[in-house]
Amino acid sequence: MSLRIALLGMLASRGPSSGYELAKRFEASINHIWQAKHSQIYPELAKMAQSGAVTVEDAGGGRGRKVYTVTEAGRDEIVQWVTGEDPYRSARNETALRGFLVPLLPPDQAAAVMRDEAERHAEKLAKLEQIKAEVDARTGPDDPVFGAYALDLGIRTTIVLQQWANDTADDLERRGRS
Amino acid sequence: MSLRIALLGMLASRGPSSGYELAKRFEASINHIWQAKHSQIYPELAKMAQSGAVTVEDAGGGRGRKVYTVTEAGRDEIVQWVTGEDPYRSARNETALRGFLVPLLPPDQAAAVMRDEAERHAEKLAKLEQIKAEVDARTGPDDPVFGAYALDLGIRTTIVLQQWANDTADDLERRGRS
DNA sequence: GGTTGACGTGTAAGGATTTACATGTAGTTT
DNA sequence: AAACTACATGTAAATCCTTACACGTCAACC
Repeated sequence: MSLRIALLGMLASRGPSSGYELAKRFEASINHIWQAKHSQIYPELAKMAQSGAVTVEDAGGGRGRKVYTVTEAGRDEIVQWVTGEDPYRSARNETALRGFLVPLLPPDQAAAVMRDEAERHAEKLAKLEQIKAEVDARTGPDDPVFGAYALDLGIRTTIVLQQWANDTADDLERRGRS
Repeated sequence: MSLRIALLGMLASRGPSSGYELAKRFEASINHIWQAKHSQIYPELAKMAQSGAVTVEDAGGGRGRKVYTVTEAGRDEIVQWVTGEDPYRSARNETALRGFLVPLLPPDQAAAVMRDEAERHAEKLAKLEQIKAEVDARTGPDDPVFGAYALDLGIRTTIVLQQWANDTADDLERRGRS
């Protein structure tokens, strides 16, 4: 259900879009939160049009572009989902899994992997902060910036992952020496 | 592939276990990183036994308990996966998705959702710190504690999530007032 | 005039994941 | 003695997700 909600949220926040645009946006905007390929997005949009959560409109010259708009029913679905007290919170993080397993390697090798991991997080952090800078630059401090909270969370978690990776590497090195 | 690796990692770090124990352990130990139900774990274990990554042994009195042990080949798989620089890092986070969508609600309602979220994380944090206290109590400072790294990461990320939820609620309330 | 790359939509097959169904033992509480 | 909870394993169906296949337009560059 999450993909459906994520798509509705995109449409609600950034206005009518094509499936192609939504796919791009997933890549650029909430890639650290959720991923979806166009092969999953197109059928989902069709299903949502069927159920009345969105409306479709044929647009764009010769290239059969379709523009989707969220309906009131669709907005309701978002609210239902966000406020719904589903105790289950799915979370899957391959980076963290790697970090979890890394102590199984010989200490020096493990530490190296963690340093590498930390570096990767540093790069990601730089990228996220650049996006934040760009967003901040073109909006006022009181503008309601959709996605800003999620971006903030992305930055915070990336910082934690980076620090943790380095601290773990430190610990592994300490243990490796003794 | 990630589930397979996660299971191998569990077996490698905590020794031979039954599918049931692994399922419990997923719940208790890396729930913030990865989830798996027993219905996915049992077939995966069977598949791994087939391919030689683990060995099976029937154990436990009347209750058909099966104990799985990771083989050298299985350990190799872990090392391959951890050190292999697969550029793709899958990540899915429903909490963050909520954060992404929450600005679509009326500010007061949105803030309430975030407070609720924060409380949930506070509860989880208490649970994790209790586990840590128990682990610390029965191990020396230089004992090789594999789970400690993962637990540490869990605590750190939970703290961040809690703070973020509260800060987001603050911001939403601030905006709501103006 | 041809090639390349971005735009644009879709389906098929296979694997991953969740929910529900199904079964049975062992220990503890009422 | 009956009920309840934890232990313990599995399968079936449905859904989600990824990879690969497939088709066609438009604009820019060479």
